[in-house]
Amino acid sequence: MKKKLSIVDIANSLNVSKTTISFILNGRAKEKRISAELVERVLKYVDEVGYKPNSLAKSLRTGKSNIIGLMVEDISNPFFASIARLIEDRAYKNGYKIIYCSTDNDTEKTKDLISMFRDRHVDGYIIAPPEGIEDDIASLIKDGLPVVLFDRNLPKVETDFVVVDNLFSTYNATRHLIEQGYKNIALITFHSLQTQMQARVEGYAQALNEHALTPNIREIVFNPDENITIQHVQTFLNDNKHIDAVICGNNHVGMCLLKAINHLGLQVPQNLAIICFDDYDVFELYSTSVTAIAQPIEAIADNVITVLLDKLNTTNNHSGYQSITLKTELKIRNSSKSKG
Amino acid sequence: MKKKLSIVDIANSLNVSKTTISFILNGRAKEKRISAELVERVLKYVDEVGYKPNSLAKSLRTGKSNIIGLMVEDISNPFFASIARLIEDRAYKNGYKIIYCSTDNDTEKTKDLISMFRDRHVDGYIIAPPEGIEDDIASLIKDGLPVVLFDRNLPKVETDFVVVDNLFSTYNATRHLIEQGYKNIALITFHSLQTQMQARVEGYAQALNEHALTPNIREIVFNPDENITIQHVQTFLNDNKHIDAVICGNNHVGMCLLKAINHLGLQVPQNLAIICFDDYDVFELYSTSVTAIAQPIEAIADNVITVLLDKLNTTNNHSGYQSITLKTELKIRNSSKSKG
DNA sequence: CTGAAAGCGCTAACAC
DNA sequence: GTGTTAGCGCTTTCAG
Repeated sequence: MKKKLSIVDIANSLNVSKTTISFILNGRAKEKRISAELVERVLKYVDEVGYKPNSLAKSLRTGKSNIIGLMVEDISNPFFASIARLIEDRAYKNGYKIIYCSTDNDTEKTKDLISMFRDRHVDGYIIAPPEGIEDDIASLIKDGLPVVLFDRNLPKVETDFVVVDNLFSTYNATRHLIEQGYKNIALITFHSLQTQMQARVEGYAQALNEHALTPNIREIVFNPDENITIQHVQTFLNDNKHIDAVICGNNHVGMCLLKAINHLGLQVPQNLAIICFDDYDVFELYSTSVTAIAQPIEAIADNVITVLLDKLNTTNNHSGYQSITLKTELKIRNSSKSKG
Repeated sequence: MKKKLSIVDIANSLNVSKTTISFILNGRAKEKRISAELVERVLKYVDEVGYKPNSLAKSLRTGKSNIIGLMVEDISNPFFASIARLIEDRAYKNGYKIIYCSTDNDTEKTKDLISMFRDRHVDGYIIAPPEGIEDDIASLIKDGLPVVLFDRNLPKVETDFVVVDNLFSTYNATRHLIEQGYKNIALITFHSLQTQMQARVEGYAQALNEHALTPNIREIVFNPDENITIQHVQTFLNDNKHIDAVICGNNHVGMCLLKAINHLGLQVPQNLAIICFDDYDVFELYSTSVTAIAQPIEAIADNVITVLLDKLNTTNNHSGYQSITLKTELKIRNSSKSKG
């Protein structure tokens, strides 16, 4: 195991003080008016021997870790995976590393995770928060840690967040179905008190109300076993044969609906029109391509990281918070084709 | 910004030496024969004030970070995302956090990333290595850092790895197609010199050779823009109308093939039978369900993390390396139905 | 059983 | 311009 060299080693080798080395390495040579000649000599040597400052020691000293904590609901969900990917790229480009974890929307797990991140002295937090986590987030903010929420926000906590216009999205999608001649439109989603889901339900309900149609909402309790969800969906479909269209609250439910439809041998859209929140490869390739509410993944990731980097780079703790709401796009495909 | 308390603070509050606190907190009370009464008092107080040792300082001192570096090809690829998810779970349960990154199979980027991880003193590495990274990996190993490779291995570097039986998988899939009556079977994949891809090509070729059939291999240079790949696939299909079956080298190519087939309006399997390496939600739901070579995701993740934790917990640096090869499962669906 | 003290490698006042 | 030095918060040896 090769002994790692420290700043002292290289200071000795060069017969220079370690302070000088430190200044040079931190780009403060000008400021400290260190001779260009020395600077070059040091830089050259450092490069030669491949010296790397120990960032742990640096962090301990400066209190900065250059790590961003990213908490998504589930990294294996393509929506979150794509966002994570984009955030990762921009973070790395700006000298930050990402520690991530999946919360499973589990409040206790998330509390633990936040505590671990804190403990690790991460510089900033990007969180898709589960329910009931308000106090922990508020505590982070109170202690001056930059936090950016996304996908959903916490109305009781004042902080930056990036979300999409969920209410309008489902409102718009529902209207589209109505215009296509569907009258018995159901909404299937996971039960959730989170803002994004509440807004989606609300948008759906508003559109129906405007047309004097009756909402039919099935909220399924989330279960990690997909088959359970599929079963719930099938039962719902069987018990509500009059339904002629379904909107799904997210991509997971959407996938389960498609599988349920396959099992039941239904024709889309003849027997059932469908629209899903979140776009997904599958939807484009499904036997009847599926109309989807596509979230602007790149824009979400971009805004999230921009806001966070911004907070990280400025000392102004109280310049107010940014709430960013992005538009979605209704990608109309065959699964919502006119009834006639 | 609440001042974090340090071990000194709590030592003072309790009128005990910080050494004692340290021992108690590290579960060495017994060993040091500290009175049960004191232990309890300390633990109670620590819990009360919510003291958390500063893990940075701890790491600096002990040289351990309790962080595992995970390098996948692309976290937004469902294969890698799923594995990452499972690894993450087990790692957290064992007190390790994960820092991850996507290599894009880019050698230079990966070198940088490894250097960053090293710098961060991660305790162990889990890597799906790109080509040309042998020296860097070897250097990690030489310095006593535990490294587990997965998905592919580096023949020139002796270390632990977990892969699947790629050669047999495509051999078997190809034979299946032959048995179903297909004679002009092509293989489409990304160009790669990595072991997993070479083995997949080899398995395909062997099966064809055994039946005196001619291999027809199209290796596409990877391009992040999916449309380019789709275009390549379409062109290939157009230029080779005699082909009656295609095997795809991975899920990405598989997705592109499906999209190309949709554009061209081909019937599966009447015009073209298909089998894809990697299983994927889409394949099950595609208008003609797609036969796939399913990798044992859980088993891969499980073996990877088990091997790594094992190395992390034992000091024996040279107990030999483990090479684990897991079986895949050929999920026969409709896209490879008999030609007749 | 407990305490003093020496660092881990780095930064940044503060001297010179 | 450069060197001295005091920590950041923790672990651990060595004495009592």
